[in-house]
Amino acid sequence: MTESDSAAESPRPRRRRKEARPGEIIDAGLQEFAENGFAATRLEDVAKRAGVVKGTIYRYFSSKEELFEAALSSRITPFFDDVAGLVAAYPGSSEDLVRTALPRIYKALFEDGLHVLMRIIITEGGRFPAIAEQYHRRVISRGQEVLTALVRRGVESGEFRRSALTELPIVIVAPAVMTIVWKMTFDRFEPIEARRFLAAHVDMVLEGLLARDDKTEK
Amino acid sequence: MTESDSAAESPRPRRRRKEARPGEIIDAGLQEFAENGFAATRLEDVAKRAGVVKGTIYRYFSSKEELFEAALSSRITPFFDDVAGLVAAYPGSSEDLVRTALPRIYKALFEDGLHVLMRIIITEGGRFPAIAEQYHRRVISRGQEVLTALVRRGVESGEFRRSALTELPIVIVAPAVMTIVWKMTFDRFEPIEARRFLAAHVDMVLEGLLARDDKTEK
DNA sequence: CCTGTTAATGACCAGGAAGTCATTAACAGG
DNA sequence: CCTGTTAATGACTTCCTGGTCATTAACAGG
Repeated sequence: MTESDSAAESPRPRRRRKEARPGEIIDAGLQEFAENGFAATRLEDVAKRAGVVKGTIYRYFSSKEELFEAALSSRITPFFDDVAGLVAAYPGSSEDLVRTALPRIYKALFEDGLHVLMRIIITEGGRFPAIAEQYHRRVISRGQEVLTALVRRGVESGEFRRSALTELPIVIVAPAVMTIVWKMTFDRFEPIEARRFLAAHVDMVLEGLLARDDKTEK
Repeated sequence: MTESDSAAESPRPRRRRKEARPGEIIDAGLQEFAENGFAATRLEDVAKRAGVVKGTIYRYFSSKEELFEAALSSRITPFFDDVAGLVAAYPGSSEDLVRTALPRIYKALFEDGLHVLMRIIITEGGRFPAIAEQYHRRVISRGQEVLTALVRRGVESGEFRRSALTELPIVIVAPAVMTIVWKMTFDRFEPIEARRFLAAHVDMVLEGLLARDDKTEK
C-alpha cells in the first residue's frame, strides 16, 4: 500500500483524434441531455462519457448551449422521408398503407433511437425556440405533409371519409406522441407494450378514417 | 439627481401573513417551474413573483425540492372525478357521452389551469419518480378507470365494437396529450385552434369506437 | 401603550459548474 | 531522428444560486 508501488495513477493516455472527437462528444451530450435535461447536465459528465476532459469540449464547441444545438441539429434527419416514399409509391389500399406506415413510425421512434431526440425536444423545446423552430420546420411540417398526402389519397379513392380528422391529419400520430411521453414518465410504474399500443392506435385511426362500405355486417 | 432627494429606496414594507404565504409561494413556484423546469428555476425568482424574499421561502419549505413536491401535490385534484360522475350517470347514448366527456377534459386542461401541471409532469416526471408515481396513481390510473368504464358501457350496449382500442382505452386521450406537448413547443410557430383539434379528436375516437349500424348510407 | 413572539428580511456563505488558459505531448512532415 | 504544430489536459477562476442566520419589525395579548 505504499504509494510508490501503486500501478494506479495512470496519467491518462492522450490520443489526438481531431476527426472523431466532435461526433463522440455529440453522442455523449445527446445521452446526457436526454437523461438530465439541459440545465441539469454537467459538461464534466458529458466529457467523461465521451472519454475526454471538459476542456476538450471547448476546442470544438464554444459553449454548453452551442453543443446542445449542434447535438440536436446533427440528428434532424427528415425521417419522414421513408414514410413519404412509402405513401408516394404504395400500390395497395389506403387502409393497408396506414397499417404499414404506422408500424414504421414506431420502429423509427423506438427501435432506431429517434425517441431520444423527441424526448429532448419535448422537455426543452419550450426553452429553446431556435431549436424548436428548426425541428418544427424540418420534421413536424414534413410529417404533416406526408400525413396530408396519405389522407388525400384515401379520400380521393373513396376509402376514407372526409371529416374534421382529414382536415387536421396531425392528430393521427397523437398516440405515438403519447407513447413517448409515457415512456419518459410512467413506464417504470406501468410499462406499456409497444405492440398492444400500436394495435390500439391503428385501430382507432383506421376505423376513424375508413368510410364504411363492406363493413355493414352489423 | 442628488441622492438625498430620491424618494426611491423604499425599504420594502413588511407584512406578516402566515396563512396566505405558503399558497402564494406555491402558486409562484408552479408558474416558474412550468416555465423554466426544476433545475433552471431560481428560488430568487419564485420569491420575487410571490412578493417575498428568498429567505421567507425557507420558513415554509425546507428545500427547493420540497417546494416543488408541495406545489405539485397541492394540485393533484382527481379531476377525472368530474368525468367519472358523468360516465356513471349519463342518460344518453355512449356516442353522446364521448361528445360530452372529451370537451370537458379539454376544458379542465386548457381553461382551468391543469395543463400547467401536466407540462411539469411531462418535463420533469422522468427525473422525479416520487412525483411521477403519485401522479400516476392519483390521476392516470383514475383516468384509465373512467375510460374503461366508458368503453365498457358502450360495448355492453352494443354501440361500441370490441377491439384492440377497447382493450387499451388510454389511447383515447392521446390527442389531448399531444395538444399539451404541442402547446409547449410548437405553438408559437403554428398555433393550434383547440376547437378544430377537439373536433378532429372526437372524430377519430368516435368513428373508431362506434359499431356501425345506422351509418350504412355509404 | 408595552412587550414578547415570531414572520420576514437581506446580507452572507459554501459549493458546484461553466468557461479559461498555460502547459504537455501526440503526431506529421522533413 | 528532430521538430513544429496543435489536440488534449487539468488546474484555475469566476459566477451563480441554494441554503443559513442574525437582525428587524409586525402584530397580538395583556
